[in-house]
Amino acid sequence: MKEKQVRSTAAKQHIREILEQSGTALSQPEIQEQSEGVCDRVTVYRVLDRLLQEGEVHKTIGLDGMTRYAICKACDHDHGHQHDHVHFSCEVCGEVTCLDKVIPELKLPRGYRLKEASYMISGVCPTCN
Amino acid sequence: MKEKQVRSTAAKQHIREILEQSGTALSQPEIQEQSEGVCDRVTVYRVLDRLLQEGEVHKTIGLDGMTRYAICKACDHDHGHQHDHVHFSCEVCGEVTCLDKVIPELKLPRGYRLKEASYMISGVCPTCN
DNA sequence: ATTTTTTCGCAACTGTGTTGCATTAATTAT
DNA sequence: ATAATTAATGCAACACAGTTGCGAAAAAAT
Repeated sequence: MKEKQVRSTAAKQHIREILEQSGTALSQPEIQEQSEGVCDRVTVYRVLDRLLQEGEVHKTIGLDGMTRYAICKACDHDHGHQHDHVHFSCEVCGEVTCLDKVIPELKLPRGYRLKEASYMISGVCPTCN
Repeated sequence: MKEKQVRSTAAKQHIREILEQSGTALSQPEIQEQSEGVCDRVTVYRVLDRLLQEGEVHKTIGLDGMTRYAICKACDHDHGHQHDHVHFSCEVCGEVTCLDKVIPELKLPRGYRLKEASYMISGVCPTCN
């Protein structure tokens, strides 16, 4: 059982940089647009998959059904990830932001066993407000 | 300005019945599967759109990015809809259920103006537990 | 420098959701 | 009841996100 080594490639570095600079969660098309032909569409998807596996990034599904990826900031890499934070989708600018600090409280009815939660809030962000 | 009248068709009745009997949120493919060729794929989408417009149904995006529709139960049709309830997606059976009663509390950071919320929880439902 | 292993690009494909348009079915008016 | 009107349907075609196979290219290991 040999572990797959983590390889650093041009595309990967570039995509991580885009995500870091943006600060918001980005979809493949959004990344593609910002990286003007650095690599193929498929490569973007594969790099994002790898970054996800390596725990550098987390994934969220927007209200538009679009998959977006964002750099993990508030994640504890040693003790499992904290991906149950809130994502905010701005109606005006369309940006999806991670609200790391916000942790919603909720009580599930008896019988339901929670495993993962995804909170998607839409509204107007501070910049557009 | 004449209003578009609400028309009752075979496809519409059939699809509403499927949703009522299921009790869970269903996607177009799931509805299609249960209705064995009652109508075209496109018609299902259009009927669901109409039911949504008429406020009989609400829409939710799953963690799989799939759009699902469910009959509105806890909605107050006179004073606007309450669609901000929690949806629970079971890892085992794949069913998406509306938890009408569960209302999560959360405090947004200053500057953010909430308009709509979508809470998607995944885990194991009572039946599969 | 050579081998090994991973990543990349391309083409092709799957599946969800949408649109235009001619036809059909449900209301409404006669 | 019948004709006129208006909305719903089916079909074909399309748009676009996401995936897969495979040979070529690029990293890392030897």
